[in-house]
Amino acid sequence: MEIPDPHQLSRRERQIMDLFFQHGELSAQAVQEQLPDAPGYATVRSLLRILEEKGHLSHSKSGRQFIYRPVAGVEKVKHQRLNHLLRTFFGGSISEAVAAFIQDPDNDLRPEELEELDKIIREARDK
Amino acid sequence: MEIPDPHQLSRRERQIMDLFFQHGELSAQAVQEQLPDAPGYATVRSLLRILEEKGHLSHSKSGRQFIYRPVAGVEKVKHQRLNHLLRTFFGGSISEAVAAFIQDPDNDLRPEELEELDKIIREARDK
DNA sequence: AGTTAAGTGTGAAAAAATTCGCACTTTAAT
DNA sequence: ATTAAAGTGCGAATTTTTTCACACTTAACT
Repeated sequence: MEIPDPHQLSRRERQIMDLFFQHGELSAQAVQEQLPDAPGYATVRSLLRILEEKGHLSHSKSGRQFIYRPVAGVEKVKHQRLNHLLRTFFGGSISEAVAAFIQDPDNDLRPEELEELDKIIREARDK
Repeated sequence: MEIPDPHQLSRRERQIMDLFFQHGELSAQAVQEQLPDAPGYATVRSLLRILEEKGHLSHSKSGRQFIYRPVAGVEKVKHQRLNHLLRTFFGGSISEAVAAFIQDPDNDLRPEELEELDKIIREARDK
């Protein structure tokens, strides 16, 4: 199965897929509720159907409604998107991204996060 | 001055803006060359003009051609996009993102990057 | 100053995305 | 086994994006 290129997604498709990456699985209703500038319910269902036709989503039944979930390995998409962001804004460097995050005054970095980071880096070093 | 919302960008507009965030400034020709599934030159110029009308780009002349550059503070967009990615894929956690990056076998992490990370974290801790 | 090559702007066609109305189907509860 | 509520699927209208042809303008070079 081909990996859906996030760059080929339209605006709405991207918004919707991002919801799925964040939450795992969702009903049409849940998607509608969380979509910015939410369109009508019928519209959301159409979009979900289209996304399924294109192979980005699959669904199963739960009671009387459909529950959709992403098809592509989320792990793969994660790495794709992270790498794209790093290339686009941070010259491909993860450390620059971390620096930017830490310096952003809008983020209140919890001390545990720093501990966690430290741990991850130590482990990576020991190889 | 209105602040254009980057999340409202269409597929092509997004692709183009990402090129600008990566490179700073570009001619129409350069944009065309780097655009995936590049359309005709006339098309690229139209898109650039539209992006300028919407307030995302500005241009100046260099010789006989226009050089475009992003208007919005790149820093701001950087933070926005980083935070969106973290929320969407990493539960908002920078350390999870770093872990994912390190574990991605496609990335050959240079040792200097680890040093850099370590330095950044140390500095952040000392506050 | 005239010519030309390289660029730009406009307007409109073609394609794609977005939207929803309405008829059909299914579930759950009488 | 009827009914009503909640869903789904289809098809088509609307809007937006994407595309480019062609006329116009400008800079560089004779």
